[in-house]
Amino acid sequence: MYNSSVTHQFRQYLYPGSQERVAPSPADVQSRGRRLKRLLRCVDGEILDQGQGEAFLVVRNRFPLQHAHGQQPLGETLEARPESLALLGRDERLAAVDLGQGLFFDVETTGLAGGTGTLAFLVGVGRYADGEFEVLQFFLAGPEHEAAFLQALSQALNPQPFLVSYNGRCFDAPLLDTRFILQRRRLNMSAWPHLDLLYPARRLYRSRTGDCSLKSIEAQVLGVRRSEEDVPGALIPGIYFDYLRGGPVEQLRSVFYHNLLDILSLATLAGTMASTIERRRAPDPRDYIGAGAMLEAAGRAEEAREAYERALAEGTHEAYYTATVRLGYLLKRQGDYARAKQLWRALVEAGVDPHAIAHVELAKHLEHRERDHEAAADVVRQALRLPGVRSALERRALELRLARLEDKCARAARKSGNDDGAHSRDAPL
DNA sequence: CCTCGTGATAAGCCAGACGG
DNA sequence: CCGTCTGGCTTATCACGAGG
Repeated sequence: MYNSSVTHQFRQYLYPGSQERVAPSPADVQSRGRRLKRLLRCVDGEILDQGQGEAFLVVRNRFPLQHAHGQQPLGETLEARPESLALLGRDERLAAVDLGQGLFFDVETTGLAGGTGTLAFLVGVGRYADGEFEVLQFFLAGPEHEAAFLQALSQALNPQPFLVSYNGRCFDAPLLDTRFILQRRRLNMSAWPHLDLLYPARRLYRSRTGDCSLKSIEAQVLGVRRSEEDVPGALIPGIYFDYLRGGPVEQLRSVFYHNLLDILSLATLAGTMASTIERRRAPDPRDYIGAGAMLEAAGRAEEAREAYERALAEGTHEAYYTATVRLGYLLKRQGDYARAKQLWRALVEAGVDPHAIAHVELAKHLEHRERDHEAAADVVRQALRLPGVRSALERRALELRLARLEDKCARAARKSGNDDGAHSRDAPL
């Protein structure tokens, strides 16, 4: 029976077969050295360091700024403005840095459990330096070498405490923090300025990508296609345990590749997001809707309007509705009632209003701004005739609104009837 | 002057998503 | 299994205008 628990995996490593040994034998270590040599040969990039007693590995890969990852060259990321980073990361500290100083990082581990039982065995860190993009990968040769491994890693992290990651705020940073604590060291990555791209990815892309795993975003937003060399994240812990138990090192090549591509994706994704926020470019016009929402939330109403208008100008039909609704609400809040009315009217006339939002807003406008209760009631009646799939709740709200409006109309009619005394509503026909 | 319904905005709570 | 954030949903609060 295959048991995937971390404890079980470590036990297999520490006590292979029998219960005798609590640490790898010298023979194991020797063969570990040989296997590390083999690993060196099958991994891409130049070897910078192997540590004392083959404790770890540092591999470097460099990419020119023209290098295209998906649709976008790596260098384009450098155009991102600091204000955009602050908005994406919801952290004002990021307004003082730019992506050229960012440290793009991703950690491969022995599992998902956040506690002390999970080991970080491969850490990739990318940065822009000297007119290129450089990725260093730190590989832990065995659990007993963690102290040396972390020591080497901390040197690479040292000068640039501005992080870019994917879900790293919850996973990678706290995990490394615990690993350092367990080695009687302090890193406190969790406190560093940190642009975690997961959250803005959800706001910008979720409506069209479904889920927001880095894998999906890569494919649907960046247009990256991973070669068959790549390995699904869920298999990574097992591959490392296999290696620790003396299995073939070649499988680790796919893990290095996976980690490297994650880093490249972080870099291009950060740039792509910034360009959408800045309304320079978007892989899909629908992305401007999310950008508008983020700008709106940040109090940048004018820029939000631009973003929505951009979506409307370039968008397809399905994009049209949400963009119009959001823009309509924004215009109303800004006091541009005339323009808002136009938008509601356009949706009503197009018959595109699955939740009757435009109908209700138009009715509110007619009732409260223009005091035209008859016209308002007409719009609500029209909404009730909409064939769309409306919930009973929405239907009930519409009926209540209509009843109230009809009541108002009736009162007004009675009043005017009393005033001029000519004709009475109550008169039999 | 008071009351009531409505609309706009703020505040609190919880499920779900994501990383290997 | 863990840790953090978000959106959707509910509830509270306030201002306003109409009507009694």
